[in-house]
Parts: sequence; C-alpha cells; structure tokens
Amino acid sequence: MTETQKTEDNKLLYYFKKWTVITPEDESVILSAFEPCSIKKKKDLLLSGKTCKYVYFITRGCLRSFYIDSKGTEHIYQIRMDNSWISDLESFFTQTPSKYNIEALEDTQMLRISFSRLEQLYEEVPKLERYFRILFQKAYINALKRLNANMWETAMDRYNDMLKENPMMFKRVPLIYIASYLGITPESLSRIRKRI
Amino acid sequence: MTETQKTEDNKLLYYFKKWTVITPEDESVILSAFEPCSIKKKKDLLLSGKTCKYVYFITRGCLRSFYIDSKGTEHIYQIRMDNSWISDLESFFTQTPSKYNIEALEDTQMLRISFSRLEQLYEEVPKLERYFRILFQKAYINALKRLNANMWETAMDRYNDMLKENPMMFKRVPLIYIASYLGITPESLSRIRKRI
DNA sequence: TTTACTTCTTAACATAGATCAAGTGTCGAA
DNA sequence: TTCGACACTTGATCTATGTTAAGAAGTAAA
Repeated sequence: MTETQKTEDNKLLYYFKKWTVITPEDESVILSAFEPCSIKKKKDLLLSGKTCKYVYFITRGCLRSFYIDSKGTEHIYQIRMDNSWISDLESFFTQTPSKYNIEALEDTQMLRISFSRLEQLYEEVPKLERYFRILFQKAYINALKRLNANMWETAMDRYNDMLKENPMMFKRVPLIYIASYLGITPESLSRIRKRI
Repeated sequence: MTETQKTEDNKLLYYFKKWTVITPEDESVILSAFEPCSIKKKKDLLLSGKTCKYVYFITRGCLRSFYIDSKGTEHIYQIRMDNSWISDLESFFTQTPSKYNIEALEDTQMLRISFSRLEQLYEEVPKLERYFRILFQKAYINALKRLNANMWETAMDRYNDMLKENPMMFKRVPLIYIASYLGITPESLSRIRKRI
C-alpha cells in the first residue's frame, strides 16, 4: 500500500468515525472492503442504461451526474468533489438500469464498494448502518432544502447561496455546469452575474 | 390498550418488518417506545420557531408541512397521509428551532417518539438503524426525483405524474395545497386542469 | 336561513427566465 | 502557430407561470 493510498483510506475512516464508533479490528475490515479506482477527466463512470455497480467515495477530484432529456439536453443534478460519495443510488440499491450518467470533471481518485460487498460489510460491521443512516438523513434534509429553494427562491438567490456555501465549486467547475445544477441556462446565469 | 390502538401498532411494526428482522421481544420494546397521540383538523402539530420534539408515524389522517416566506406566503413541501412519517427532521435531529409549520388537514391519529427516546431505542434495538437507513435512502432518492421534476419538467407533467402516483391525495386534499406542493399557484393549476 | 369563509375558476396583464443567434476569449492538440 | 472546441457573454424575442382582481359554488357557523 502506497503512502498516498493510506492517506485516502484514513480520510474515509475519519468520516465514518465522526458519527459512529469504529474499533481497530473494524477498521481493517472496512478498508479491505473498499477498492481504490480512478478515472480521467471527461471519462464516464456510469452510462445511462447500465446498472450502477458501485458507490464511490471521492478521495480527490470532481464528478457530475446528469440525465439527458427527450430533446437531448443534459440536466445536472449533482456535482461532487473531494471527500463525498457519488453513485446512482436508485440503480445501485435496486440493481436495475440507471437513467443517469456520471462523468469526471477532473482526474479523480475514488474508493469503491459493490452492492453485494456492502451488504456483506453491513453484516460484518453493523455499526456502519448508523453511519449510513445519518448520511442519508443529512442528504435527505439537504435535498428538501434544495427543492424548496428551486421552487420558491429566485435564480439569483440560489446563485448567491451557492457562492456562499460552495465557493470551491466556482474555482473548479465551469459555469455552464453550475447553471444547470442551479436549474437555469448558462445565458441566465451570465445575466445574473452581470447584475451583481 | 384498545382494539383500535392495537391495529395502529401492528401497522407500524408491519413497516419495520418489511426491511429488517424484528423478534417478538423487540416488538414490545418498540411498541412501548411509541406514544399514541392525535390532532384535530386545522390544528398545528409544529409551529415555526419551536423545536420539533417528535417524529410522528401517521396511522390515520393527513398533514401538511410548509414554511412562510418573507412576504407571508405559505409554501408546502410535504403532504403526508396514512402509514407514513412526518416531522421536521432538521429541527428534530439537531434539536434547534424549526423554520417550518406542520398542520393537520384532517383529524389525525399518530404514534410519536421523542429524540432522546429514539436514541435510546437505537441502543435497545440496533436493527432499527437498518430500517431507518433504508427509509432515509428511499426518501432521499424520492426527494432528488422531485427536485429533477421541478427543475426540468413542466407543471403539467408534474401534475399528471402526481395524478398517476398519488390519486388518493386528490380525493382528500384541496387543490390549493396540491398546487403549492407542485410548486405553482392555484390559478396555474386551474388553467392546467382546464387544458386536459 | 342567512352569513361568512373556503375552494376553485376565469380573465387581463406582468415578468423571470428560456430560446435563438451571434460574437469574444482561451487553451490544448496538431 | 494555427485551428477548433469549449466557456462565456450579449441582445432580441418568446413563453410559462405569476399577479391582481373578481366572481361562483359549496360548506360551516351563527
């Protein structure tokens, strides 16, 4: 195991330990369940129509997930960077074909785990149920907040909120993707930025 | 314990058992942790500014949660009926004041559990972590779907989807609330219905 | 049985953001 | 060093939905 890899693993464990108690024995079981992988910028991690085989913990890099509508337009619903999870959870948990794509916006390093390996890991380390319970709790609360913002706030308010809460994204992600994530066109985002 | 009450409890357990294994001993521990309660139509279960003390499992009835914006307009983000959960999870899990209101749209019966009692219950019946992990997983997936629909589909498509997926709601909930839930005004909903 | 309130509809007008079209600047690959 | 794709901007026009205002129908209260 290289030095780089060790650092990556430790970050994964750091996040587990924030919400649940992990013994040294658990640690090695967890680490052995995850498999390092990487992807080059502009390459696809998941293609629409394929089943999503893994959940990925991003140790370094940036990815977007999006779907393509009947007119061929891409709609981004997630942009994820270092130390967060990415997957198509619906496809992953039901093991059915995905409607979404996941693409790398930067060269990205990840730790991945398959559906069956994760099920097995829950049996080996039941405490992980708590970690993921809390993770999904928070993800759900955030998704509802974003839903409310999209339904009832102006595009300008959403842009300002995002600037405040996710300043790093503006340094690493092109505005055309941020526009789609905010639910508007690049033209509208451009006009909003001019007004400020 | 009345006959009515027993039926209610069994429904709660039925949903737990769908996703995890519950022994007879666990059953009684779970049942004793939940407390029956009820609320009359138009009364408030939660007021903005107050901390949300419970999560509620609705055994029979209907509630809406909404927030009031700076102009005094109500915005509904959840409508929940029989056999589902309702709460302001953010306020509940952080035990801080809520930004939302929850109001009964019908006379409603529930089973409730407090934050500290739920924490204790997780220790007593660790298998419940799995149930709630899966519950939040599904809730998160649904919230993302609703977000995508609100960002990228027309109000008419959203209305038709809701008609298909939640026909019961149209029989029990006034259209003014359904409009708000769909992210549009009652006037727009009226126009959409006329077009069909 | 009158009154008042809630729900729902309709119409005229207003507006945020989309669409279409064109143009500039930048950067990586040949 | 030049070319072509990509990122971003700007302007003109269009459209879905909001806003304002009014009225009808149903229901609960007095």
